[in-house]
Amino acid sequence: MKKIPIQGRSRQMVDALVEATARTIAERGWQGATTNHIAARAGVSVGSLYQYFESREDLLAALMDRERARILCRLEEAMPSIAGDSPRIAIRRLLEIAFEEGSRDEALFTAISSDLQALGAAEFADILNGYMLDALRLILSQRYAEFTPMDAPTVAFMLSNGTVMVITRYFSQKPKGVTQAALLGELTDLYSGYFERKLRPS
Amino acid sequence: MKKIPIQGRSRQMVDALVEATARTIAERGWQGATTNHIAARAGVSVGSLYQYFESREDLLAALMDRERARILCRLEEAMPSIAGDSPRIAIRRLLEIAFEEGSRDEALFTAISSDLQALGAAEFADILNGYMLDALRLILSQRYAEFTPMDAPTVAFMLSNGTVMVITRYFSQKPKGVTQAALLGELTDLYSGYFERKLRPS
DNA sequence: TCCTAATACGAAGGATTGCTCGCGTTCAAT
DNA sequence: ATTGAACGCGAGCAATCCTTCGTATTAGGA
Repeated sequence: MKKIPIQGRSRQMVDALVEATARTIAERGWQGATTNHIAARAGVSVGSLYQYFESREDLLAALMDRERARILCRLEEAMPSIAGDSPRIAIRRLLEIAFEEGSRDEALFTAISSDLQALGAAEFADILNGYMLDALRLILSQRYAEFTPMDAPTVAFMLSNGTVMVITRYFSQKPKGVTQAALLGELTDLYSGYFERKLRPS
Repeated sequence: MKKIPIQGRSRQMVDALVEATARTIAERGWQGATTNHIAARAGVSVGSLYQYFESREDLLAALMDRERARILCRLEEAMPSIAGDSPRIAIRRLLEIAFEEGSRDEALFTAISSDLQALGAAEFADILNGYMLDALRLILSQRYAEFTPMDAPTVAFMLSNGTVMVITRYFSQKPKGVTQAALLGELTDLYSGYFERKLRPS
C-alpha cells in the first residue's frame, strides 16, 4: 500500500479495487488479471489504482491479507466449540469448515490455489499449518498423556497440506463419481482412524 | 509438433530443446521460461525451435509427455512386485516411489506442480488417479470380498491427490522439523491404518 | 561433384502489459 | 467563497515476448 486513503471515497475505491481483484482473478486467473481489467471492473482508472497500490503484486497481497484474516477469524471462533468434542467429531467439524470455505467462492479459491503457489501462498500455508498444530493439541489435550509419541510438526504438515490440497482439487476438478459428502466422510474416516490407532497402539 | 525431424541432427535438437525446457522451467518457472531462454540453453536459435514446435505451449506438452511416460513406466514395472505384499508394505513401496520421483529433479517437480495446474496437469492427475485405483484393487484383491463397501473413486481421488500434493509441498517448502523419513512413516501409518480399519469394520 | 531438400539462423514485426505523468476535479478547513 | 491538498483520470512510454520470414548453411543421394 503506497498511500493511506484519507477521504471516504478513496477508502471505498480501495475496497472496490481489492474486490475487483478477487473477481478478476476468479475469472481469468492471476496471470490474466491485468491492471486495466481490475481497474475497469472496479470502475476506476489505472492511475487511481497506482495511487494506493505500489504494484500489481501489492494488489494481490492486499487480497490475500483480506482472505487470510477472514479464514483465521473463522477458525478462531470455531475452536472453542470443538474443544470438548471427541476427536472424530472435532475432525469432522474442521473438515466441514474447510469445505464451506472452499465453496464460498469456488472460482477464487481454485485460482488462488493453482496460480499463487509462489506469491504469499507459502506464508498462508504456514499459518494454516500452525493452526492445525494448535487444533491437534486442543483435540487431543485430554488424552494427550496416553498418546503414542509422535512427530507433531510432521503430522500437522501432512494433515493441513493434504486436506487443503484434496479439497482444492475437488473444487477445481469436479471429478466424476466423487461427491462432497462422500469425500467428507472418507476424509473423516481417514483422519479419525489414524488418531484412534495412535491413541491405542497395538 | 509441427514437423517431424528426419535427419539425425534435428532429432538431437528436438531432444535438446525438450531438455532445455525442463532445465529452464526448473530455474525460472513456466512463466519465466521464454522461448529465447529455452533456445539459447539448447544452443539453437528460436527460428529452429519454431520449425519443430508449433508454439511455446507445444514445447511444454512435449515435456509433459516425456515425464508422464517415464512415471507411468515406473509405476507399471513396480506393480507386479507389490502385488503379493501386505497392504502396509505395498503402500510404503508406492510412497517410496513417489518420494524418489519427487527428489529426482526437485526444482522441475516443484515448478511443474505449482505453475502448470492449468496446462495438462489435470490430465496428468487423472492418469495418476486411475493408477491409484488400479493399485488399490490390486493391493486389496485378496481380501476384497470382506472389505467394507467403499466408494472407490472417492477413495482413489483422496489418496492420489492428497499424497502427490503433500509430497509436492514437502519438496517446495522444505518445512522445518519435517524430514522425508518421518513424513514417509506417518503417511504409511495414515493410509495403512485407514485400510486396516476398513478391512475389520467395528 | 552437384543439387535439392532439410536444417539452422536471428533480426524485426506485432501485440500485450505494467506503470508514469501531467492535468483537471472534488473535498474540507478557514 | 477561497484555497490548498487530496483525489481521479487515461493516453502514452518503455519493456517484454511470441512468432514469422527471408536468407544462409548443411546433409546425402545421384
